[in-house]
Order: sequence, then structure tokens, then C-alpha cells
Amino acid sequence: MIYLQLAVPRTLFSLFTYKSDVAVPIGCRVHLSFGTSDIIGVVMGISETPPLDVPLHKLKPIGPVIDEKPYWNQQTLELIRFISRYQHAGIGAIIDLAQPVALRKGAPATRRKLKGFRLADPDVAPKNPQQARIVEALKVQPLSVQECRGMNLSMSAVSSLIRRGAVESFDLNGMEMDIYADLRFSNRLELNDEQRQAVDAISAAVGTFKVFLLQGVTGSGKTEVYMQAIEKALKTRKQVLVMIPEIGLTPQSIARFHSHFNVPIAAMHSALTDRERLDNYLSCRDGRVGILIGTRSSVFTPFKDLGMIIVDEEHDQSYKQQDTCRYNGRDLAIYKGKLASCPVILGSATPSLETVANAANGRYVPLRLSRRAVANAGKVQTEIIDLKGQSLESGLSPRVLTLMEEELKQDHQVLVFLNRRGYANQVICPACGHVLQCDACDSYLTYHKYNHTVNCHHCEQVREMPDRCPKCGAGGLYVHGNGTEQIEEFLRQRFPDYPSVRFDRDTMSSPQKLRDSLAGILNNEYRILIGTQILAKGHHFPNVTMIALLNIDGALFSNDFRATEHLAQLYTQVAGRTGREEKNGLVALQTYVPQNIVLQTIVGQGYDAFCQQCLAERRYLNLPPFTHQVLLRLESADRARVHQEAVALHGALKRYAENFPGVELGSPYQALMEKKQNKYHMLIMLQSAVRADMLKFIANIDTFLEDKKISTGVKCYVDVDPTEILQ
DNA sequence: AGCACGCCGACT
DNA sequence: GTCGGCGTGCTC
Repeated sequence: MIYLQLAVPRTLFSLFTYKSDVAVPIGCRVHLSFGTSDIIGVVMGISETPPLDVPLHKLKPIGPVIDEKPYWNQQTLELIRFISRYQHAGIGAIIDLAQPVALRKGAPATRRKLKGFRLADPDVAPKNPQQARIVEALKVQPLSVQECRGMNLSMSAVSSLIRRGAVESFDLNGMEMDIYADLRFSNRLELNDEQRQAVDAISAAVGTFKVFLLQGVTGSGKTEVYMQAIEKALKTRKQVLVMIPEIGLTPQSIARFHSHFNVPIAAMHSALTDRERLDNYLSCRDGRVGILIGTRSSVFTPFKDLGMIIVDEEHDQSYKQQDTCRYNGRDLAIYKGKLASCPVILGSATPSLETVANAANGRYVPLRLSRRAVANAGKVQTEIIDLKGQSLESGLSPRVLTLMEEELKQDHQVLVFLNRRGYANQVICPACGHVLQCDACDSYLTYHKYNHTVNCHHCEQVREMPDRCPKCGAGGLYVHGNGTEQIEEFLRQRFPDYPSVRFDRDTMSSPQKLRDSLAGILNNEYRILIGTQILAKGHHFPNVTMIALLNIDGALFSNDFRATEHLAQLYTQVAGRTGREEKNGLVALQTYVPQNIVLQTIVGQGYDAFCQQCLAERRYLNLPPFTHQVLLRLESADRARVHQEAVALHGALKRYAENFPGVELGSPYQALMEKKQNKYHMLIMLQSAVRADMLKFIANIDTFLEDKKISTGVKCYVDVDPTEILQ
């Protein structure tokens, strides 16, 4: 009898032992009867001796085995085990994160067949011109159905040839393939000294684990360094994983890789269908993909032979998952690189302070690109606009409007950035002063004019805008505050001759819309660009000469110590996007505190100076990266209960913490938005200057929380290295 | 997490 | 007498 330890798709910490007549390899999926339900489990351990802690009569036999061989290699299994251990999440939950939905549902782990055609009779010479073209094409190489269509070959002529026995159809995916045969690199650019040094340093590390911070100002040719580094990895016949932020993946960025390399390239992102994701996942496993470009979760993709990982825009917030298991894709990429013994390149113009500190202390190798590679790039000037005493129109100061007008008159484009979508962020009753609120969250409802609705931006609630106040029944509700929709409306009135386009979740609902709008900007169809975060990432707009940041004061006075870091990153990124291509750039910042020290440093001295100042402050205040944090999140639909439980847990932790003098325990505090989607949230912060102390402290936090018997209806989540500390 | 069981109040 | 609310505890 064989005993298998199985991970089940539940948020449970323990593995469950099942009996089996035959050994099933680790990593294989198996149907199981679990409680009263039928589920799919994954083998995580195998043993010939029965478990000591479970009575034998409880053990059930496994159901049908799905996989003969696991699709995860040792590296992927270890990555899964590691993140489960590190983030204190149940292994079952991680398994659900780590594989495409299709595999979770039990689909066979086989790639889709790809029908292709090849020549069966090499001497055939048809007289029919259609057939002759097909034979000529197939003499070069076998072709898939799509490729035949693309080359305008008649499918009925192909069928005739098959009937004659001249051509045969077969499964192209089943064919042996050497993706590195005939490697060619196109469109290489000449490197400057800094780029050359970076490529050389990375090339020398191919085959070994080493982490690089490639810090390059916008336009300094970071991408070309990536490309030539990738080349080195491909030359050693190894695959490359390129990770990118969530909304950075545009068709252009994939096309860019295609224009450099003739290896198969696949993408992994949320817009793919389940089947496409599965195919790409398995193609990487089988070594049929040379370069995978993907977002956070692509770190779990198994590779046949991984030779390099690139994490582009490593500072980007979207690498940290903010629901369920809060893993950080960038940090996991580093661990994956360690397991694969390959270099990991973290690239950014504005690296996170964690990464800056790691580069300074020697854990990462710093590589600098300080010069703009673009010839004749224009200069960037920043104007800080004092809002005190100014009368604003839809949040825009007279000075910003004047500057915009000047740029527009010169045929340039202007970008207006505001991280607040919708028309107005408050709807107010004139009679009783009531402000419309979400009934599921502690938030005000935002008015969206285009469909006359009020929306909560924290849950997905959308409702018709009411005629009357829900509290007192009075009519004539008015709106206050401005979002991107209102700014666009105002700017259309103010500058009727200059067409505008808005980039936010409301207008960019489909990839097609995004593509069309981006094209419209590049061909100068639009002159005024208004947008939220979407607009601040990655896109290159050569004709934009002015960028206005409308609302930055929130970041200067936030309780989140990372807010200024994010502002510095936003400002620096945005400033880098203007003033290219021989045009001078202008960044306009609206603020009520023009003399603010942090603001002055960011604007006057640049990102590096900001980092030094901010790191000194973090060190002084005992904040990350000089301390290591763990945030406990308590959640319940019952407000009183979650408060009670937070106090009780804090008390228990305090006693426990006496054995760990290096660990600081913070008092429980309410989440910034205490009620969110009908659940109340309390937070408890733990931190330590010594990482090992923190890890020791939380080593048994799962059993501690279990023993504590947190009352029902209250859940406690552990977030190691939190980035969002107010919610 | 999901699911069943069981205890209690409420309604036909 | 039975339906269904939710609190409790178990899942190999």
C-alpha cells in the first residue's frame, strides 16, 4: 500500500493522506472524495509507511489519477512550497494560483493539436497553378492551417493534394522542434559605453544566479540592454521569462520582441482564454517557447530550461498581489532565478527603495544607464504651481490652463494626469447635506455622467443616480469634486479646437479601444490626453510636451510611508515621457504646499537624491527596508466582533512576543476604509530590525492563530512584507 | 474554503 | 410539526 500526501483546493494548511495501490508521482493531479464532495488534489508527498497522526480507518483511497507525469518540475514545486511557507498560505490556495484555470478544472495537460501540412511525395509537380504554389511553399517547410490562410493558399487545393497522396496532414505540435536552430537576431542597435558594460556584466553571469538592478532614466536604452542580454541567454539554448506590470503589455511591446528574435514568443496575461493560457503554460514546460512575456502570475510557469528572468518596471505596484495570498511577483522571480541558477534583471528608471537598498548593500549588482540614448533629446522643466488663493475650474488652475494653451498652439500634445476617475466624487443633498454613500463600504459614491449612475470604486456597485435624497427626499442633488470625466468635459469646452481622449477604466474597457486610442495619439488625432494611472505606464508619446499632475498633495500627507516614494516614481516616470524627440518638455505640478521639502527634493534634485533622503528617514523611523514587517489583517462582517478579536489577539501576541525581544508589536488599528464590501477590517503590524527574528516569530503563526480559536465569523490573514499598510 | 449537522425561533 | 437561520466543527 502506498500513502499519498495530497494538497486540496481549499484554504487549509495541512496535506491529507490517501491510500493508493500504485505510486503516483509528486505533482500529479488526482480525483478525490473529500468530505462529501469530489475534488481534484495534487500529490505533494509519497510514502510507503502509514501516517502516525491519522487513524488508519479514516484514510480513503484515491480516485482516478489525471496525470501520468507531473507538469511541474522540481523548481516549480519548490517555488510553490516556498511561497506557501513564506506567506503562510495554505498549499492548496497556492496551487490554485500557480496553474491555469483549465488544469485546476481537470483538463488534460496536453497542448492543443495544431493541424499542419507537409509534403508526402517530394517529386510531385502539379500543373494546376494553385496546387503548384502549395507544393512550392511546403518544400520550404511544413505549414499550419493559419499559415496557409495567411499565404493565401487555397484549402480546397490542399485537400485535392491530400487526396492524390502528394500532401499529408499531421499534428505540428507533436513534431520535434529545435526552437534555437537557425537563431537570428535582427534590429540590433549600437550600444553606448554604459549599455555595453551592462550587457557584458549580465552576459558574464549567464549560467549563474545573480541579481542585477538596471537603473536607467527613461530613454536611456534599457530595452536594448534587455534585448542583447536575452540574446546571450538564447545563444546558450535557454529560455527567457520577461515579467511586466499588469497593464504594460501592449501588442507593440510583443511586436518589439518579435522584431528582434526568431524564436517562438508567448504572452501570459488576463486577456487570454483558458485554453490559450494552458497552451502557453505547457509550451514553456516543453521548451517550445523561447521567450515568455507575462504579468505577475507568469512566475509560476514551469520552464524546461530557464536561462534568464527580466522584471521590467520592478517598482510597479502590480507585482504585489493584493488579494488572497499576497505574494510579490518580483521577489518570487528572484527566488525562481536562484532555483534555476540564472541571472535576474530588475529594470526601472525609478527602482523601489527596497531594491535601491539591496543594490547599495551588495546583494544586487547595480548597473546604471544615466544618459539618454536618444540623440538631441529635449530638456525637461518643472513648474510648481501654488494653488493658494487660486480659483480653480474643474480642478485646473488658471496657470495650468495658460501653459496648456501655449503648448497646444504650438501643435504639441498635452497630458493631464489625475488618479480619480468618474465625473464627481461626491453627490450632496442641498436640503439636509447628506452625501451619498456606498452601503457596502465606508466610501462616497462617485457620479458618472455618461451613464448617469453613481458607483462605488471599492466594490463593483453601480446604481442609477437617484432623483431625490434617499435620506430626506429632497430633490436637486448636486455634485462636488472632479474626476477625469469632468475634466475632459471642461477641457472640451475650454479648448473646443483641440480634440481630447480620456484613458481610464471607463473608457478603456477593451484592448481594442486602448489600441485605437493609442494609435490616435501617435498620429496626432488627439491633442489633449486625460487619464489615470493607465496613462503613466510605459507608453511612449513623442509629441507630448507638457504633463500636468493635478492632485499630488494627498501623497505628501498620507499615513502610508510609501506614498512619497510612489509620488517620486510617478513624477520621474511622467517627466521622462515628455521632452523627447528634440522637443523641450514641461511638467506642471499643482499643490497647496509648494515649499514642501519632499516635493522640492523630488523636483529639484531628482530621484536619486530623493532615495537618499527617504532612506535616511526610513532608517531613522525604523521603517522598511531597514525593518521587516508582517501585517495581520482581521476581517469580519460583524464590526464589534472584529474589534474585540483584534484586542484579544493583540493581548495574546503581546505575551507571545515576550520571548522575542527583537520584535515590535503595534496596537491594532482600523483599516483606512474600515468597511469594505460589507466587511470590517482591523490591522495589527509586527516589525523587526532583524529579518531572522521576524521569521522566527511568525514561524508558527498559523498554529498560534489556530490555537487562539479566533471566534467564528472573523478571519485572520497574514501578509508578509506588506506594501499596503492602511488596508 | 465548503459542507453537514444541530440547535433554536417562527410560521403553516 | 417542519422550515430555515446560523454557529460549530470536520475534512485523510
